[in-house]
Amino acid sequence: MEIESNFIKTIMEEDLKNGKVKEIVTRFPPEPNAYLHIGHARAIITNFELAKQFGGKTNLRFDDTNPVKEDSSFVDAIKKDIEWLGYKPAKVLFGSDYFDASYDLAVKLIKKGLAYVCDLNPEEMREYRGTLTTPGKDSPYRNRSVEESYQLFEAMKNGKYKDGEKTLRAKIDMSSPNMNMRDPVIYRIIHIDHHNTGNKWCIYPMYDFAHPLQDAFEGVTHSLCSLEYDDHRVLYDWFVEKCEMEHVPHQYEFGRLNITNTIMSKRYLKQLVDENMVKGYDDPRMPTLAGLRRRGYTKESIVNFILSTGLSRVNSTVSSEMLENSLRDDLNQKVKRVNAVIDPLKVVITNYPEGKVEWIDVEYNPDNLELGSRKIAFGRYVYIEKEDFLEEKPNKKWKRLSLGIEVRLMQAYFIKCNEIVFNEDGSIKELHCTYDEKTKSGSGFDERKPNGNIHFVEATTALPATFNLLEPLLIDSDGKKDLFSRLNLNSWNIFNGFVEPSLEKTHHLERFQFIRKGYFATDYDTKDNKLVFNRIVELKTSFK
RNA sequence: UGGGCUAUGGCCAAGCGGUUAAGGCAUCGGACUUUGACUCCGAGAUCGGUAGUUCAAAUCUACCUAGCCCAGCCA
Repeated sequence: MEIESNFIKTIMEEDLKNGKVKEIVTRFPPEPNAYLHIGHARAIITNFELAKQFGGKTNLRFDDTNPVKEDSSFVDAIKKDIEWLGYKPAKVLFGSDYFDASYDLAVKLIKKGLAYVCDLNPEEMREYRGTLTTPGKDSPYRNRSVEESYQLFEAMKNGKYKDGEKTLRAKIDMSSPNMNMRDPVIYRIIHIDHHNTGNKWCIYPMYDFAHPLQDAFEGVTHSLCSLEYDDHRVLYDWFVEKCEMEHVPHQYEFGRLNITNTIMSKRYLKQLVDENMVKGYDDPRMPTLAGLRRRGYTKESIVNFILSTGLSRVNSTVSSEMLENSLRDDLNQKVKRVNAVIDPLKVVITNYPEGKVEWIDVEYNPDNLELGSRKIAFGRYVYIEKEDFLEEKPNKKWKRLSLGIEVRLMQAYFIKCNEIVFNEDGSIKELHCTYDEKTKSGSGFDERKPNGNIHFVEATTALPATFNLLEPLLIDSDGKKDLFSRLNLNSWNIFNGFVEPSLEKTHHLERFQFIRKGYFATDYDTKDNKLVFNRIVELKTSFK
């Protein structure tokens, strides 16, 4: 799958064609302060795929200019997620790699009279900044001499001041209608150890200053970011120009990706983890890449999903069905289709000999013969799904088992239900059925049509298994209620049932289609004698 | 109320002055079917509104409307 036409691809094509750039260089710049989620996947995939399609390259650059928020524990998780998606960065870099260079450029701006040290405290600075509709006022320190600002900045660097005591600001225009241009802070004092540079620095550059310079140092041609940076672009260009960067990168903004019923905010994700509403960042219900991976989503399904949603300058909310579709689409041909009974109901085939079990050879996937075949068992005792039986056939559309009704156990025989055995509490204990030897699958029997086909597992050879049926963490609402009141308290449903014996030696993250039940993946919790499967998505159904 | 951005079927999204306005998801019909799956057919928009420019506009212009973003020493 390739990226189809979008405005950034068009820009790149033109830039290449008219010689504006010789090669496409992009970068993915996560801040190492959180796990990546499916929303980030759009940025990752867009950056890497676009560069790849034009024979260019993409760097991974950790944007670590704020040591109070960042830490290296996220670095490895982020690397792993990107690698999982199948991308290899041309280089792995850190914003902190450029602290020296960035400091020199700050000095350069001071020397050019384009930056000054400001003594305003945060409250004062806010007052001086003005509002959206009223212009700001010049800082009283704005006209400090170049030499004084330089000395002060040196002193800032050398730890002479406490956090917040002074800042270095760009001298631009306090009356600009664009708030970003009202003398933005470009360096602030933070006395905290940095995960990479330790205590070497106590001043750190701001994003708006650091980012364009990093892009320029790396030769990034197309610096892609989200829409909210649109009105930072003029500042981005200002820094590149005033710092006289040799290479001139350009910023382009695209819309963020949201998915229906999905929490996509760092804050809520963190809160879910911190308050134990989920089992960690890799909880299979989480929209993090780690969560989706554990749930069983394939990287192909993620990449195809992102590519199929396209890209534009609109913040979009895509239906979660689209993600699910891309998983089904990916796994349909790829994966073994096997039998699992999630919510078992015991059936006794009264006319089948006690103690006899026959084995039937069945293809793993009729649409992909390369997957081979295995033997499935049939015998006197089998399990079917509870939901595949109703005492009385409710209507003509009911294509499952009922009293007096005959269905086919897929790949085996027709069975007819003759008797329901009840428990004392009135619930169904088991079904007594008879099978018809003539109806064996593959025999060509066509004298009668069964009332549908249901799946089953032979009871004496079945393997017990646990099934996690996961639902969205968020319940639909009219959008008025806050996220936590929309939390789905029944998002993790556990069922204990059985799978066919061929699954005995499954491994973590092996995917299957459990016939008629959906796509499942073997969970990390699976041990030698304990099988656990997560349902990735259900099968589509037109059953109404 | 200042500035920026956006507006194509239910949800995404192509389209860049002349096409019967791509495609995907969803939906609704129908065919096929040992998964109510898959697959296959078929159905649906005149492009936020108005007024212009033009032989011709979703594509250009103006105005209007609606939504999103910006007043961190966050990114």
